Amino acid sequence: MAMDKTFDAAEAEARLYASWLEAGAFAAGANAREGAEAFSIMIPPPNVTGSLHMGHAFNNTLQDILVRWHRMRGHDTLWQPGQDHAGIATQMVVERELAKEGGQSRREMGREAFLKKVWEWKAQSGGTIINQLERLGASCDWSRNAFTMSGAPGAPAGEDGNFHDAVIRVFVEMYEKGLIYRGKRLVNWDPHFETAISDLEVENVETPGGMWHFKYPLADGRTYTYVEKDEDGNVLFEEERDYISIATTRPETMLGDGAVAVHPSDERYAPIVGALCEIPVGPKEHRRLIPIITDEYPDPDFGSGAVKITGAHDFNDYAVAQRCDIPCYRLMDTAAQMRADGAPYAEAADIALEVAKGERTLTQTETDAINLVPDDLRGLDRFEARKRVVEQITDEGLAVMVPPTDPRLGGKAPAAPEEGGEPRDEQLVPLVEHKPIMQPFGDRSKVVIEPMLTDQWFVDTSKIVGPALDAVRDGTVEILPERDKKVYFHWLENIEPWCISRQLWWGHQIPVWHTPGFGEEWRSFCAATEAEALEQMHATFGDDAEFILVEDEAAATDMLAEYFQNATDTTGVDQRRRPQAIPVFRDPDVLDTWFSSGLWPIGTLGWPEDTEELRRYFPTSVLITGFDIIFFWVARMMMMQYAIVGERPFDTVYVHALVRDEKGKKMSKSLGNVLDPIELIDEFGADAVRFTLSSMAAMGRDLKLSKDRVAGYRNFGTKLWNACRFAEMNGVFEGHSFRAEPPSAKATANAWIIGETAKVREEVDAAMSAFRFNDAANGLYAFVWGIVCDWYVEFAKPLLNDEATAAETRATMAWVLDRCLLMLHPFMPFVTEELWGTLGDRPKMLVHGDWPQDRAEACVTPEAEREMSWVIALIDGVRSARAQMRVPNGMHVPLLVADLDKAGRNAWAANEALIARLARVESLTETQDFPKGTVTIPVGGATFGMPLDGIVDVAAEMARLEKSLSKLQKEVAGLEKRVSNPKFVESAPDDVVEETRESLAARREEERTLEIALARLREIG
RNA sequence: GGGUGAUUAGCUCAGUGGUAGAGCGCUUCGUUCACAUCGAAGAUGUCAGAGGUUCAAAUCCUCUAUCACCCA
Repeated sequence: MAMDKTFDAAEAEARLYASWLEAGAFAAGANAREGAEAFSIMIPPPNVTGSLHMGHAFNNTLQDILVRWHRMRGHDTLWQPGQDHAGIATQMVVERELAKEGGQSRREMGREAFLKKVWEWKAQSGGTIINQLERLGASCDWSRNAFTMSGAPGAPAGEDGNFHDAVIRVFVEMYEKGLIYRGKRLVNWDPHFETAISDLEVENVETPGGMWHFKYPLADGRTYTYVEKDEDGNVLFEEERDYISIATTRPETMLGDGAVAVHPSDERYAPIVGALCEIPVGPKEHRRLIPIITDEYPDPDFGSGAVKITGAHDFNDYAVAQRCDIPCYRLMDTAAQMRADGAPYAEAADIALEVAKGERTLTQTETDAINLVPDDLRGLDRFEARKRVVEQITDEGLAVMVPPTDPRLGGKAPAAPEEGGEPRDEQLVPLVEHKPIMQPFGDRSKVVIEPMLTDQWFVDTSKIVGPALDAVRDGTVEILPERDKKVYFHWLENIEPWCISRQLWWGHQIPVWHTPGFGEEWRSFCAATEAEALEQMHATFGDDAEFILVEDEAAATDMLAEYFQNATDTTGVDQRRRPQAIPVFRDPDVLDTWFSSGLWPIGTLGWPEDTEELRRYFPTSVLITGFDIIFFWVARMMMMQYAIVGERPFDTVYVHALVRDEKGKKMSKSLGNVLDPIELIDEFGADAVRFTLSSMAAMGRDLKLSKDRVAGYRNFGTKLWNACRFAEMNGVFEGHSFRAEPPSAKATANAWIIGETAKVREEVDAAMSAFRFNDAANGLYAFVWGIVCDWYVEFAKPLLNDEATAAETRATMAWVLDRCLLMLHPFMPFVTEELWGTLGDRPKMLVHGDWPQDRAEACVTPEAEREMSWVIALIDGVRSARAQMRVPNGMHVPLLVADLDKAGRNAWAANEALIARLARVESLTETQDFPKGTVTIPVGGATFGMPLDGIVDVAAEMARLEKSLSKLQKEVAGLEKRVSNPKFVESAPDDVVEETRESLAARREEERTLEIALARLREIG
């Protein structure tokens, strides 16, 4: 059966993948030798909402290459697949679906019904990315596919699994060990999703903004002398002031100011430190007063040097407020609208004033209950509120005013009257600097993040970071490339508490139940199950206590209020005032998705059960991941695995870079420069896409991907296909059976290619061991195309036609091509598997082929190597001379040779047929006298000549030779300089000196040949 | 502001101290029975710049310039 001219990827890929699946070829331990070492990789779980993008394609190609390589080597291999439940992303997608359908919204349908919808959605759409990974050829053990929400309450049949239990168990353990705590802290709040997010989920983007300058009048009409001095203490400026000037990018937060801070060394404000000043906004009759304090935070050289402190809406301010005991007044609700709850402004402002004057202190809860938003601003969006605040202050004349020419205004300064401009308006304008400011955005929602004071759960990362740092420091865990270790260290050495609670519904609900407490706050009970939590409650409240599970905090509060009709503090329950039935509610929050992903290595292997898989495959061998989740995931897996099982999650982390478009831009939907891997696979085949990515995978460098490149590697597949097709047509595989050892070969070309094959096998293994995927891929490319196809197949043609060499050549070619298929299989699994099956009867599929172990030492025949390089040099020389002398392609020419040495004589004799064929030579004649019009071709150990009487252009030939000669002379001069330098001979290693001398000798010989030839041409000319 | 990296052929990039490379593109030639998704031949470099270390530097060190990314 004749093979087609090309490989039909579109037809073959699905068929081949199905046959791998059918054979169970990817199952854990498949193709493992007895007692083989284990090799395991955990897939970085893609979002269940996700679809395959180039980053995934790259990441999973690299994993698949490693996995297939190890599997073929007979290792006990596991590639563990799975998906991440992706809390925010999934909730967002499902909510969007609901909106599209026009039915009930999430809140309308309630938590339980909504979660049911999510599971339905997951069943329907969650498999997308798995199918796409299959298109890529990923050889995951799909029977073990894991999901970070498997086994959660409400999970439908088929979604059972251990992951939920593992997550809950870890939370409880960490809680009991004191590694998890709850507290009111300033967190990044996403007003769109109305949840806290971690600092890693915030993107800081420079956006156009403004810096407003306002006057905060001093209380009671106080004044002071404001003095600006230069570095030498000379007075630059001096005036009497009744205010302190403040710059802010967020005027709407002024309403929640608790103080104004200046640097302790700032002499300008020293006279008024400790005084009260007035927030210049809000109803005039209830202006709030706040103290002027000192703190190290304000930079005296920035703006006015004075900073307003709004502890509840800025991270820096929060730190100052903590240090200086300044109250933090929350101004916004969960949607980042100005609060509309609580008492009217007048009452709230009165309380705040008493606090500022030190006449009253508030608990945190009391502070949080105070709404300092003036009545007219309540319920407004924060950006609308900003506009109003600015207007109100400006109208009242409390904006800092400057001439319109002030450079800080940023606009074009109007031309001065003397330069022909309009006469200057004496009117001053408010000082607003329009300039780019860094703004935090939610990485999912793309809305401006609001720092918000809320109750959240945190992992006390400082307590678990130690082993994660040590393991990398002492080499227990290797991070490649080296550079990323620094990134890892830098982040972990400056680790912040990790906010793990999210105000979402889709996720692992925190296993904590709250009852009324003994003090002000709710009392928390953490346990894996409700029953265990109740046991703990009984232990605390007494066996006779009766608990009633209610929906949420509000329900519990209401219930308590009924018991204590007149109590103002309904949470303040103690033994004496214990109600008949104690309300209990479960913490509504869910855990950060990354908390569950943090357990991926053990969770997917069955932990907390002591499973066989856990014993075999943990710690895992390699983690392959993108640099963008070193913090999100790698560092947290390290911390959590050590905290929970006291063991490293993996031996090696290979961090790869980003796939960009051909211009180096990040691929993004909004830029429209996204290359869809599936479309590329459709067009060029999965093998081409995979090979492209691996050949570009130089460690630590971004990939700039272009379609041309993919097309090039598709052509490579075709080239391989056709080499095999040639072999098949020549009966190379008839009766062939796979052989581990190379066949014995007498013909030099055969002996030579066997050695070359072994050399490349060593190169590939070395490259793979060092995670140098590009070196492995490019080495194979150069070998298969540049050596096997360009030379060996051509050499083989005359050998196959010769009875004497035909049999061994067939055997050799079959062996070499088998080797090519084996070694290329991890990179190009489809075309190689197809060829493997087409070309012969095989005991097993290539996916389980035995990875070669040929050693160059055993396979290389040095004489064959020397002889074939001589032959190649001769053919190259003749071809080059022919092309430059414009000898017609089809013409066979006679060849002359002078001074042919013994090695050359043997080489010619052994390879005459193939030289004649490839160089189009019709005869060889030995002579010392090249006739007029002969082109000279210097080859080591001989001078060849091509008599082209009448054809050759003497001038052209001289030019050709002179060009070679001058290049050669430059090299000779350089080498001579080195060899004649005694210091070089002294200091350089012997083999380098020796090599240099040999090289010099060879070049000198060639130089002489060229000189003689030139001299002869000159005589003629 | 702090950190990390990059700068090599027209383009995209390899190259961990020992004769500057690959792919693509380009030019010329080619319908030889594996392959035109191909073959043969060819052109193209102040290895960003300036100093330094070394027998020897694209490679190591210092500075400068430009760009990119990460963290504030």
